[in-house]
Parts: sequence; structure tokens; C-alpha cells
Amino acid sequence: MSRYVERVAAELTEMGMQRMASRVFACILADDAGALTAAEVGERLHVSPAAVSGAVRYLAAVGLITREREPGSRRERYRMESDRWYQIFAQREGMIRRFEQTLDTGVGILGADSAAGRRIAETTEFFSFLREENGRLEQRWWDYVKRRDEARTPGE
Amino acid sequence: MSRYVERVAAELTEMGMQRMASRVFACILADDAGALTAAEVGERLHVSPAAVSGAVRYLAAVGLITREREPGSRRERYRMESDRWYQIFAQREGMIRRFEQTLDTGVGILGADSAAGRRIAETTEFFSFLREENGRLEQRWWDYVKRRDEARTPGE
DNA sequence: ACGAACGTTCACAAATTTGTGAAGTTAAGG
DNA sequence: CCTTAACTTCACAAATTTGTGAACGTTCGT
Repeated sequence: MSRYVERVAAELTEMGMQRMASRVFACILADDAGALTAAEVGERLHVSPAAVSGAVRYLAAVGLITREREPGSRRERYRMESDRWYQIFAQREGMIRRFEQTLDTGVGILGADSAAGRRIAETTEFFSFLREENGRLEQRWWDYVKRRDEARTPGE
Repeated sequence: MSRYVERVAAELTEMGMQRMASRVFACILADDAGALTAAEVGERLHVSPAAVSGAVRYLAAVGLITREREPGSRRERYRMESDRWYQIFAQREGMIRRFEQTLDTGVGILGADSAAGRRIAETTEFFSFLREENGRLEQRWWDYVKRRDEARTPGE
């Protein structure tokens, strides 16, 4: 079970997520309530509160978990909601846009008529395509979710 | 110019590519011929042949560059072709599939009727969606390329 | 076959990243 | 207000990743 968490975490790490963030996330993902306090996470992973703090900051910034205060306590709960994956699209959008812009300056530097300039322009074109399709994809995801949810509550 | 290469490389690195691989790739990308020998790369980046070798192995494995022998010499040329970006789709497909499978074992471990099990099932669903759409995307890219190329050679 | 030009591999060193402990900050509860 | 619980921050240590130099194949030209 703890092994499962580590396996999932390892793969998230391979996909580019920071190691600790992956572990914390996997931990919450596999928790029944889908929400844990920093202490609970630390206990399950055998890591210091400091490590959890850092990971949680990252995960919250990326929008994969939300922080919520437990009223009447200074504890905080970190919650994942399974519908938050769409954040990935937003992430990607920004990443691609930045890359496109950086790439594009090269056309100016190398000259639009040089072979290198043309190659870079083509590359930019690909990423531009990717970015537009990314938006389309997000839309398709929402449609998918909508259809799915309608199918699940046929009576309402 | 060399600064441009480094900027592009830095961003590729942020996107998850190994640092040296990013630099080598950016270097070739910005080269007029779109192809360099190991020595040339080493010289431009001020790195040892060993470093180039490692980076090149990775890039070739991922399919972003091809190696070609210069006939009549023991030199090798590493070439990027600007139409190779589609390799990204294949990469992603494999990554997602692996993750899906790993995730899915969790449903068995936690029970399909548990809250955690359901959450994981939903997560798997998202990635499954992503994988299918990834395939569709690749198709769309080819269509896009085809239309573009037809538009460019109207007479033929 | 031999020598030289290239690329590769491997053990090790440098650099970077990551996690820890301790001190600091904030807010609840008396 | 003062205490204490919970999280955060920061300097530093541990661990990991990354790049180097040297020794090792390979292949071409003679």
C-alpha cells in the first residue's frame, strides 16, 4: 500500500514532478478522504514537516491541491479533488507559450531567410499548433465530463 | 547567439529534458546545416566529447536527432529534421500508458468501492482520455502538415 | 597490418538538488 | 497576554545528478 504510493510517486517524478511533491501528491491521492494534514503526510512518508511544507507549496501553486483550514484548529488540510486535472492544460499552455516566444526571437537573430531561421520558424509552428490544440483538448475534456455526469444521473 | 542557444536550452530543460541534451539539441537547432559533428558541438558549448556523447545517445533514443556517417571519414553527424517533433506524441503515449497501468493497480488494492478507489478510477479515466486524444492529435498534426505542404507547392 | 582520428565508456569529481533540524512566525485557547 | 500547536523558513548536510579525463574500442587511410 505504501509501496503503491511510492510507485505512483516514482512515475510522477519521471514525468517531471519534483520528487517530494510526487510523494505527497500520491499520498493524498490514495487517502480515503482525499485530504491529509501536514503531520499525517509526514508520518506516512517518514519525512520532516519542512519537506512536506515545500512540496505542498509547489502542489498548491500548480493547482493540484487546495489548502483548507480546519475551523477551530491551526491545522491545515491539503485536499485533492479528482476534477482538478484540467489544471494540466493551463500549465502546458503557459509552458508552450513561453517556449514559442523564446524560439521566435531566434528567427530575428539568425535571419528569416537562413536555413536555421526557417527551421526555427517551422519548430515554432509546431508548438503553436500544440498550444492551440491544447485549448481544444481542454474543451473536449469538459464536454466529456459533462456527458459522463449526465449519463450518471439520468433521473435528474 | 550562443546566448540564444542557452536560452532555448534552459527552457527545454525546464520542460523536463536533461540539461546537456537540451544544450546539444538547441545547438543543432540553431545551426544552419541543422547537423553537427560531436567535435563541433563540443567546441560550441565548451564541453567534453564525453558529455556530447551522452547527450547524443539520449536524443537519438528519443528520436529527436538522427546519426549519420560522413562517408570517407569516421566522423558522425547529428542531424535534426524539423519534421521530427511528432516523436513527442509517441513519447507521451508511452508515458501515459505506463502511468495508467500503475494507477490502475491501486483500484484493486484500495477496493473499487472505497472513496480512494473511486478517486483513482477517475484519475485513470482522465489519463485514458489524454492518451486517446494524444493519438487524435498526432493525426491532426499530419493533416495540418499535409495541408500546409499542399498550399506551398500549388503547381505540383 | 599499423597509425591516427573519432567516438564511447567508466570511475571519479564537481555541481546541483533535495531533505533536515533548529529557529521563527502566526493564530488558537486559556 | 502568555502558552502552545501548527506551519514556514533558512543554513547546512546528504544524496543525487551531471560533466570530466583517461583509457578503450572502431574504422578509415595508408
